[in-house]
Amino acid sequence: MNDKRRRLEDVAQASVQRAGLKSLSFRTLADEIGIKSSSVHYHFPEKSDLASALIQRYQEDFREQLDAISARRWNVKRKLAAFIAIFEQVADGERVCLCGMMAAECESLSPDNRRLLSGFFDDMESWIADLLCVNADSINAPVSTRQLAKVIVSGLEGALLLDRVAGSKANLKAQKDLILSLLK
Amino acid sequence: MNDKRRRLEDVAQASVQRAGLKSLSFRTLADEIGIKSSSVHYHFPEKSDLASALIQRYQEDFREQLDAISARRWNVKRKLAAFIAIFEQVADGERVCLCGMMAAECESLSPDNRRLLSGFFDDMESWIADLLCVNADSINAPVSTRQLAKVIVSGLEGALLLDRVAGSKANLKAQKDLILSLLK
DNA sequence: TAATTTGTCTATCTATTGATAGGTATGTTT
DNA sequence: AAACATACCTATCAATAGATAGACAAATTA
Repeated sequence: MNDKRRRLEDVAQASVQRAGLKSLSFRTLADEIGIKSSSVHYHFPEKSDLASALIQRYQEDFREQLDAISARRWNVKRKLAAFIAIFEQVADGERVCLCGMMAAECESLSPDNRRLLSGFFDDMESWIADLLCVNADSINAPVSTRQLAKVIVSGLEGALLLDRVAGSKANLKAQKDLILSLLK
Repeated sequence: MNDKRRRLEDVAQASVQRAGLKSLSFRTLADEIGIKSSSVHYHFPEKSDLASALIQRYQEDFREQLDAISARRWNVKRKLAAFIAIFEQVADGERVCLCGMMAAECESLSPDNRRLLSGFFDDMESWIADLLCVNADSINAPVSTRQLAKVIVSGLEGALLLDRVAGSKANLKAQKDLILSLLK
């Protein structure tokens, strides 16, 4: 069954979003879905293979959500709010972004996975930049759409991390308020 | 010698800022300064004691830099730029903020250390909020000084993490440009 | 001088980790 | 029917982790 593999990824993703990749052990992961650690190695020979799968899967999920927003006949500001809502959902689940977490663990990632990670942020940034440049003249800030996209992405990622420490959602809310205020 | 203890903290801090607390082992740490791991336990009985010491030390260092900026007879914008420059220095050393890194590892921290961490960000945020509210009417954004302070802190922390993945300083620069543009 | 504290050592324990070798049952393909 | 692939298993390895006990020398204090 390919179902087990997906369950493995589900549990692994939740674990990484909570405690990071370093804290995820093949045994704990196996226990949680009722198989043996060697069986996890069957699906993901090395830990880096599991990490790759998680990043790509997360990116595809994210991409689908972005496409869904793109398909809406909303104005830029509303689409941006919908984008931020993705992060709010993550915060509601008391998680952080999978890639935000892995960004912190960047040092111990394989070069391949570092590239995948970098690609995730680039993608997200490009989507926002494309969205913003539709009517770039309605932005209340003297920065390029690309720069603003970077500010939004890193701001939201940082807010998720800091809010979890404080046990609040104040950072995310502040980011949201400010970002939306930059659009007329 | 109390010098060894400080050398321990120096090396440990650098290690955490590079790879995180989880990746720091007592043995590796001991090796780097030429003692045995049991001697590290003499200074810091448990790993959480080392973590506490690192957070507090980092906060004190930070506080000193903030005080130095406060003492200057500069306008708000220039002081804010000086604040951001602290983060730029961290980025130049190819590090991330010690507390930003630990924020990602929040799940595996003791309640005490989570409180210390939370206090660090509160402090930083308060310093900015105090700075901004000196002339709050010169802020180009419809958000409170407290909120703006949150945006700045989480934005800079996130930028450090994401820039390290991309191997650039573009996120930090974007944050800087935007933040400074919010002040008249 | 005697007693104590400080800072290090050797040696070791237990737990956990990622990973591998090789076996087995089920199902699919040739 | 024979060969193979899939997906699990048992058993085990070597490495690494945090932590502790107890010995020792040097420095400090009584």
